[in-house]
Amino acid sequence: MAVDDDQLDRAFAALGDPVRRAMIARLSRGPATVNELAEPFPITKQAVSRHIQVLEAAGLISRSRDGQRRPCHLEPAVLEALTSWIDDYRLETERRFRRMDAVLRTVKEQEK
Amino acid sequence: MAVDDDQLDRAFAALGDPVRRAMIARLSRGPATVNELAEPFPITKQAVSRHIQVLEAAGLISRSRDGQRRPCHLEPAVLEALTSWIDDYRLETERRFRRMDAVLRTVKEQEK
DNA sequence: CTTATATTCAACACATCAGTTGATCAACGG
DNA sequence: CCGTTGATCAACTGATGTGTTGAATATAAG
Repeated sequence: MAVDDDQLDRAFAALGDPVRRAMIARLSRGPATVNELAEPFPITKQAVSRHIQVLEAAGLISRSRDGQRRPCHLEPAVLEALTSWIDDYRLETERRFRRMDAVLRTVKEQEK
Repeated sequence: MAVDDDQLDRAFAALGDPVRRAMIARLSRGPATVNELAEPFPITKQAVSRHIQVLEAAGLISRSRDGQRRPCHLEPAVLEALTSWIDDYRLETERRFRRMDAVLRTVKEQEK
């Protein structure tokens, strides 16, 4: 899964909105149409439609065709790319913290 | 690590910018001041200062005091909250896919 | 054919964001 | 004390984002 910088931009930014995160949560339980996704929110269908376009442009979802419906499906691949981006730096930081702690303990030992 | 919806908003949105992601990458290797963080970017120190404020408001970094410097430190806790949010839905989706595959295989068996 | 339903497009308002320049503040060093 | 450095604040600009309403498109159903 090659994910370039622009795609990370779009995917992280897409998740920076509570409506879109709620849509992701809903879609993790199965596909849903625009109307179904719109139901929980006090905004127009048009606004929901654009949120969906944002998620699709970010590669977080895909869409199929079922008559006049356009069901949305969650695509886990980009989500996986996000966690692996985050974990690269989180784990590096935690390793560094552990090294620092080790050094501090060594210094304390020597002070005794 | 209790992370509310607003904090997820701020943290995901903060990572939706390549400058801020590069800062996170830099900080994973150790603390840095505003000037050090600004060095790789063709933007003013003021702009960098505001990116840092965004990261701090998101809880992704913290700052200390060293004379006139204000070193930034990466805080892995919120990063960890982001990966666990993502993985909740990513893993649920992948489990669902596997269940669907199993059903499809069963149907094919019965067709024989 | 006609009407209803699902979705999208277009144009607009309003808010937020990322950048700039210029001024300000606080700590350091001679 | 005074100039320098690190960092921030304030005000402004242009771009982007999120929402609206109204019109358009396409499929479904009577």
